[in-house]
Amino acid sequence: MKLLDIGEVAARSGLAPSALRYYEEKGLIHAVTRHGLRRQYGAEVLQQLSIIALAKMAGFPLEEIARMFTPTGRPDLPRGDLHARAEEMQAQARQLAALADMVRHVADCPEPNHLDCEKFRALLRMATRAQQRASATPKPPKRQS
Amino acid sequence: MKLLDIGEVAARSGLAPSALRYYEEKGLIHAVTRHGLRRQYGAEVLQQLSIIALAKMAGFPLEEIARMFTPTGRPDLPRGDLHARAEEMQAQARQLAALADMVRHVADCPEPNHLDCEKFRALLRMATRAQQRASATPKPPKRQS
DNA sequence: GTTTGACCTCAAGTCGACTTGAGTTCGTAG
DNA sequence: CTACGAACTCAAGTCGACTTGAGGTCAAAC
Repeated sequence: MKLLDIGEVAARSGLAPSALRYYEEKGLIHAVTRHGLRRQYGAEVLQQLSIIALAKMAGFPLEEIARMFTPTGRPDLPRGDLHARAEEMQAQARQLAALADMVRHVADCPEPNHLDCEKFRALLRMATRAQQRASATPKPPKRQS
Repeated sequence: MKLLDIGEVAARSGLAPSALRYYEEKGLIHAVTRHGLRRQYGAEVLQQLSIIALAKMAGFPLEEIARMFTPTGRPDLPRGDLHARAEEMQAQARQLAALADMVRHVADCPEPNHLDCEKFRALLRMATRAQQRASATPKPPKRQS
């Protein structure tokens, strides 16, 4: 089995060596051995890093990603959590798109002073309500492992 | 003109008093006067805070939001920046929705071991490429003021 | 045999948006 | 008149995901 040293893994994965050491410290990846002081990684680490990249894109924190692998490094994805996260992402995507439309309207509004635009004022009321709701829920709804 | 003290503003806006002081420190809002040591805010601060909330939702950093007001506190929104931000938000929303679909697929995949699923492997290749592109562009594309 | 360059460890720093804590000052209700 | 409670200032802490820097190790190329 071919072993990769950290620079090689960094180059292939697009991550910095310091990031790889950090992931190791957090238990996301493991070197199979050392050559002197140097970490030697097995080829499977690249696949693990892809999964990690994907999970990061999906917004999972590293701590949670660490639990997506068995102690032997095999991926073991929490389907329930993924499903929940997918729903959240979709909701967030919708919100973001809606907000983008509003911002676009504000940008394109011909009124020299935005406060003279009724839609803008309605938007502000919405923003205030959103803020109040956010502060009323200091705890983000959490996924269970 | 009725003056509001910080607790009143906090209650109406849904922000903590400490956040309001922080905003003041960063130049986003200003108390019109002091009553002893206590800040006294004019009613217009509530509207300013709505605008700030909106801009935060749209992803603008506070530093940039600070420049969205004239020295007198009147909103003066950078239409060009808003337009650019709206495009970015829309793009991000699309990406997020696409990613949500992929995550949902992974969650629903019947294959006991995800690595046996061809779609999943394709997804991993995509994740790697995305990671590499991200590292190739350490500087985020920036808006000019 | 020595230099080089990649790697190592460990502690500390960074960023943004606040929060927290300690110690202090006031206006107002009783 | 005094006690209460709401505000005040300023420094330091928090969170997550890394990066940076100082000082040390070591295998391989010359």
